[in-house]
Amino acid sequence: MPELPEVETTRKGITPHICGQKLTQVNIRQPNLRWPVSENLAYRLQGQTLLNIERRAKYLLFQFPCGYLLIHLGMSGSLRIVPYNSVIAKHDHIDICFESQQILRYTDPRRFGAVLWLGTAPLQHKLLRNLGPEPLSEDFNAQHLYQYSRNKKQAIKQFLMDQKIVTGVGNIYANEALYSSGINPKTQAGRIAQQRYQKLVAVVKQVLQQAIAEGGTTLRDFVGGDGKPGYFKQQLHVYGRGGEPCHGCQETLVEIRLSGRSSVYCRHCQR
DNA sequence: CCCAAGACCTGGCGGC
DNA sequence: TGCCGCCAGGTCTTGG
Repeated sequence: MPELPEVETTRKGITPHICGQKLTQVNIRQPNLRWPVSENLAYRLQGQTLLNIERRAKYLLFQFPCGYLLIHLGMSGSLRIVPYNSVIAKHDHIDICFESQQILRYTDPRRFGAVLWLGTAPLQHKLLRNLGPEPLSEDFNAQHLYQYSRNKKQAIKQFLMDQKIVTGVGNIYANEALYSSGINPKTQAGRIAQQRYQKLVAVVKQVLQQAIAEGGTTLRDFVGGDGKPGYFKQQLHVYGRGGEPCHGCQETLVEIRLSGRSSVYCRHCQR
């Protein structure tokens, strides 16, 4: 489900409700996520104060005095703040309860997400060690993309979605960024000039920032920590619009598959 | 090493 | 209405 803007929206939504609060209990109703959820979480975290919630790529890192808890939302995961007496629905797999009578509730129908204890050196963990730069940082720039793309035959769309190259960009925003920068998603990454990467970098940053400002993209059921949907869907130019007219030239948008992911683009505007 | 396909899951939708 | 196949915001693992 969530790409960087949705994860960031979630982080912003839940932070004011639970940061600084003492954790009282962890209830694991369904431990079978992407990897089994440790049964010891409650024992480890009971009485610990949640110090901060950070984001790296699409991962959320919950900082406690004794270490970090990692949460990834996979394709269909979400985190919400609910009151103690809240009814438990199907797929509400984990509750993290706080002294303030509030619960951080992890819901995930497809169970592709992850809840993992990382200890005190989170960035050394296998999942975080080899990630590329944050897209909204200065380390993500045209030179970086140009340099890493040389001799790559991979399509630019897959290159852009490779978290080792740059983090946070998933299928929606890759489609959108390539449209707005006028690049055909099938173009080999290694054949794109530095100047075009300049444009692509600027557009990626802009699209992600706008999406964050709108609270992310809600396609079916994404909600931020406060339960509200994201409104960026109204600004999508190509994602989910195969067969419909291009917003720029009115030509029919084409839908193809690249590495199993649906890719929509305009033959006229993207070359 | 590089890249594509497969795997992991559930649910919603369109077609018959 | 009911069943079937296909599709979905991610990413690790496998195999060519």
